[in-house]
Amino acid sequence: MLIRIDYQDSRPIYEQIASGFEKLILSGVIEAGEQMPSVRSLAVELSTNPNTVQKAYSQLERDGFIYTVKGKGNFVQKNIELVEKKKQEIIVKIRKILEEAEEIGLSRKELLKSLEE
Amino acid sequence: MLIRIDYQDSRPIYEQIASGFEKLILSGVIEAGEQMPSVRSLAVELSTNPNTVQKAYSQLERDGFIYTVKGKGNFVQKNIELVEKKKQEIIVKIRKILEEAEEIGLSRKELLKSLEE
Amino acid sequence: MLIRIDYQDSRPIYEQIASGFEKLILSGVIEAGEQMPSVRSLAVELSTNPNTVQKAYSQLERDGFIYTVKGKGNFVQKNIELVEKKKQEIIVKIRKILEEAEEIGLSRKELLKSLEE
Amino acid sequence: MLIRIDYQDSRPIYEQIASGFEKLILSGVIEAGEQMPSVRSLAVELSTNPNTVQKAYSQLERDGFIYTVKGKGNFVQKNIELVEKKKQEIIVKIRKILEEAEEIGLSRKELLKSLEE
DNA sequence: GTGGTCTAGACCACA
DNA sequence: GTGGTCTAGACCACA
Repeated sequence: MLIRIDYQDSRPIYEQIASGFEKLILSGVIEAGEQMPSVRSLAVELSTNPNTVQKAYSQLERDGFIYTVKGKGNFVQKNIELVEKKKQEIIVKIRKILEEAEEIGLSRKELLKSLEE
Repeated sequence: MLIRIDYQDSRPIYEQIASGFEKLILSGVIEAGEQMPSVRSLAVELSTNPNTVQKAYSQLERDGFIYTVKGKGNFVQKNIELVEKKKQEIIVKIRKILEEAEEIGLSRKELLKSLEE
Repeated sequence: MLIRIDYQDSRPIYEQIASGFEKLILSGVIEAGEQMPSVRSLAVELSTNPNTVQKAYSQLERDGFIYTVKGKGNFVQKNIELVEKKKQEIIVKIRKILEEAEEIGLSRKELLKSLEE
Repeated sequence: MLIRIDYQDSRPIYEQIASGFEKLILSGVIEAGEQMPSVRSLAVELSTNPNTVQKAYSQLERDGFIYTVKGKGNFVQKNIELVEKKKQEIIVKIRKILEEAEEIGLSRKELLKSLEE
């Protein structure tokens, strides 16, 4: 069972499933070309609603992590650029936080220093 | 008009109001002891419902930014520790992102380097 | 200035005034027969609304701490039983808390022990 | 019907609901992991408004008694530390009362003795 | 079905 | 006037 749902987590279940697979794909645990578990089997495995799994898969497809072959299933995208793209996303995300910190008078330099420790 | 609601923003209105004031207080635009706009006047100004403003103010009070004097209004808390507390929150937030980045093979060092540029 | 209003205090202002005088009377700082400050002068002194002071005085009268002489003012009641009465009130108050504690499985004995330390 | 609203009670309805469940959870009547009644069903049962129940549940969540799973419902938190935390709160509450009693000349020792009877 | 947010409007305590 | 609570009812995201 590669994915685990944390009911204490405030994020919706579909979000947890999607980000769980995102990590597995980006870290290489699931390899390009590999078939994803079927929507129904995963729903059973996670004791959740098929609609929820479907929503997670749609999001993964939209974000370029998987692709659908009608009648066959979902497959992991071979996309070496995914990690690079994610890296840029992370940088943007942190930059935004740092900018907000500067607006309230916290120096970016100082924050970055605290992060290195 | 110090606060502006962005209807494109996915965050709820009360959240936008609360975080807007949080910034204004932390940056010193609104000073300690100053009176907040009344629930009703702000609701009119933002074309929103008094209950929504009320919810924002309750959250600000719970988080130590303002306090209520019954029958008089809401006032900005004098709390020099608020900025330090916020700083810690920001550091924790970024640390969490960096940890997740490491799980997918992105080196923390490299990310921090990119942020300095 | 015997009474001080704490605006950070969540209790309403009239309540703070009343309980402030209650303490002063019970501890003997203000003696039986002494005249209370006039409603208006106290309102000025505390920078508050005369209605608020009036409400505090009404409550003090209702609870037997002061009495009103029309055209003359308010006077502290000579009532040696006030302290005894207050003591009973305090005991009842703590008993109620202890009972509620027992309902959730906290032994009264144990709590009282913690209090002695 | 585990919860009952007392309209004579000066506490707001949402507060009565929240503290009612607090007791039920702390005493173990409602067990960890159990699902709370839905916001709507409880509102009907208590003949009150869903918003009022919602407010009570938000407070219970903020205080660590329950957690929300989006689209599923609210569940009782498994937190063995809740009773210990409540115990500390009770002790602080009584200590404060005892201190106030001392200010008006009532000996703490004597009060504690009266409570043992 | 389940919770979360919001509106429109009322009523109350307090200053 | 100021905040706090509540009702009735709507709409949305999520499962």
